Amino acid sequence: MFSKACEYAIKAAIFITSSSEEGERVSLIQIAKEIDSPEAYTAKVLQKLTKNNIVNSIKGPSGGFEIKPKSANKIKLSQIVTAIDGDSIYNGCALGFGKCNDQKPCPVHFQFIGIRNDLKALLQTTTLKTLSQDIHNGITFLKQ
Amino acid sequence: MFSKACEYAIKAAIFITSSSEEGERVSLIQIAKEIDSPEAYTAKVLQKLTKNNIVNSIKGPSGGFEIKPKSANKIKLSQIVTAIDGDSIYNGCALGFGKCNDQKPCPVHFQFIGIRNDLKALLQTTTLKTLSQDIHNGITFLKQ
DNA sequence: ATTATTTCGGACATTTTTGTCCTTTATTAA
DNA sequence: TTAATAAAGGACAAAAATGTCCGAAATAAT
Repeated sequence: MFSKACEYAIKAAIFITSSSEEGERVSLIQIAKEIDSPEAYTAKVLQKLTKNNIVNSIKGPSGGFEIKPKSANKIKLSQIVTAIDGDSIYNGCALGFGKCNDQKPCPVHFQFIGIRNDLKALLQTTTLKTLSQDIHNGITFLKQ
Repeated sequence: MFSKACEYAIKAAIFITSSSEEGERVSLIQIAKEIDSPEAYTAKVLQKLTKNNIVNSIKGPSGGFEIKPKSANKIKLSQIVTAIDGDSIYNGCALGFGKCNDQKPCPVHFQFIGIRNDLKALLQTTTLKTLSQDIHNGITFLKQ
């Protein structure tokens, strides 16, 4: 479904949001530990999120990553997914057609319309804040 | 969503089904041409489908691939997907947890339950016959 | 100013996926 | 029996994804 890079991005963004809500910046090392991911690779992913203005990065001592609570309320899962994997999961064709539509549909086009729309809606409505609250309330977890 | 190999597998299986319905075996060359895929790579994919008893292969002159109409009515998309990609698309966790369940859920577990179930149902109910009929009726297409 | 800290970013390594080539094996037909 | 045909399968090649290493740049504290 998602690439490894995207999985790390989602988890990292949720963790950063959680910490930022408590006024704490977090370092790469903390993030990688918390989401159980390879450090250097996670750094690359975070750089992409930074360039896409999803997370804020601060260099130097007492630096780290943060996502302002105000911002976390607006950031949707779709923004993270698009930044890392592109939009092909919910906009692309299930069988790889460059252009797949009602006029020239792939063999599973009509079957997948519903699922693709549901997935799109899910990603475009779920915010980082929501996901971060679930973590905070002990309803969900960042690692096994 | 699906790997390239799986995309080829699905398209190839549909084309073989269509041809078999008209009593015609098809060769690797015909398949690759019809679904617009690399020949040698498609051969590997077809070998997997053969080993999984999804398609029937016959060597030698007037050989080729076939799927008996009786069989096409029973073969579900899920069987093809599982044979090539495994079942992680509809059974696995969206964020890669080895075990992700209501007791120890990943951050997006509850959001994805519906989509995963819908996808599972779709794959487990859609048959090759159905997809082949849509091609035959000019409703869908195997290539752009 | 110097030092310590932390992200940035380039280069490289490994693994997986995708794709190719060529020989072997089975089968049919002449 | 021989030749032609078509899939099977091993070996290799290329590309993409994943992962690692290390020096550069920025920043804060001393």
